[in-house]
Amino acid sequence: MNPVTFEITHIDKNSGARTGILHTPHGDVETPMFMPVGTQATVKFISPEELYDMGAGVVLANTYHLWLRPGEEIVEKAGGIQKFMNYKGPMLTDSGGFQVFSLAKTRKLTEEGVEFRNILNGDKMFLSPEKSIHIQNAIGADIIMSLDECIPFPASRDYAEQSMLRTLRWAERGKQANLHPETQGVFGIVQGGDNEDLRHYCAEKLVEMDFPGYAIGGTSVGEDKETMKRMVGWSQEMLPFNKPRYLMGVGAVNDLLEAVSMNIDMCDCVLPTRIARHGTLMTSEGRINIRKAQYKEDFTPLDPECDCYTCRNYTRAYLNHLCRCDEGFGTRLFSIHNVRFLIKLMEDARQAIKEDRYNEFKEEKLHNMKFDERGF
RNA sequence: GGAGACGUAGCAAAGUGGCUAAAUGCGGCAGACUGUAAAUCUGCUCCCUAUGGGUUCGGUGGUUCGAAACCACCCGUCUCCA
Repeated sequence: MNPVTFEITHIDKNSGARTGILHTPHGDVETPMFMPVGTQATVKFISPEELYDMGAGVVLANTYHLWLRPGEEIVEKAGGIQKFMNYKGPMLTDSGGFQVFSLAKTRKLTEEGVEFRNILNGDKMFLSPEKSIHIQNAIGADIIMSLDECIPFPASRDYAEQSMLRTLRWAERGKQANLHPETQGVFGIVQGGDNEDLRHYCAEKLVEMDFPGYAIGGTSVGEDKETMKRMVGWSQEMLPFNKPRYLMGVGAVNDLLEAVSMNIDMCDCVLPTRIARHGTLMTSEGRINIRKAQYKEDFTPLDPECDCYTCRNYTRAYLNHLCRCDEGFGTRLFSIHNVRFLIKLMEDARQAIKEDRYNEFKEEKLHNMKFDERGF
């Protein structure tokens, strides 16, 4: 029995966008959804209980970081990641594939795997596709990711091809290595850079391996919106309609709205939490930087349309003050807001899909948030 | 009353003859951030008609080719002793 399954609950008659339910050992969650990222077993400044209560659904953690500290065996002894951090809902761990990209200066790639430097003490650390899965087995998330290489943009076609073929071989190795196939589902990751045939080929081969879900990787690494849209489009064309599709690393509002149009079911991103720490807040009228002088005497709620704790209780003037004072409570309030904002955006998107008005919903949001015509 | 120290841009603080419109930090202004080595990073922050010009380092006067820097006096601040 597959631990992670998916059922489609509605297809928008006009846009073709879909809603669904992702079934996991830690509960069911509705899609399309946004998944907050808690790299070090914490979504920075937000408690796991708060995340659950704000409807976070799936929360991410990271293989590389937990491997280095505290070590996956500690998480395992704690009874798994959910018990370790006291999160009740489903979780997903990224494989370390993004660190192949983000820590590129200090790692070496071979067919066998990735030699990383421990960013904490400089030690050499070797991560193979099997090792990544075994670490994730110990961490114990519901959904675990196959080790891939997230390549930069731009990349040569030749490099994208070699890398993608290796990612495919790693996917096969990782899938075979899963020690907990009854409780943890492995997702394969489509790579191939900005190349239609490579994206198609990669997706087809992954589908032959038969994963419970498929991710699209290698996006939001500096490419323009049109390129991202192309890469996502090519990647998902070959994926089975009834399996969940996870677009990795996407979290800008316009990107999410476009992704939903393209039948993406899951997205994750550090963007809402990172920019929150820097004072940038997502609102129904677009992004604002709460530190700006114009909010000093603005005694209105941050976003009157938002139902989050921050918007229900505090004014822009107060948030402006906390930001200028660099107070941790402000950072908390900003993080809570941005995460809830994206979760609610997806809740609203689901409602619109169920009422067959997703196209109108999307256009209205893009217009209100002042995104230009190019959108995605 | 006596002795000493000091006054530099919004604030703090370097600089003691030319490389100084003046380090650095804070504050202020603007921007970036997309599977987190990020509570981070990048610009700008004396004035202007601006790849140039103008006026600055408590005040005034002086020394010098040249002064924030050296000298004199004045104003002010602080510390210690009475």
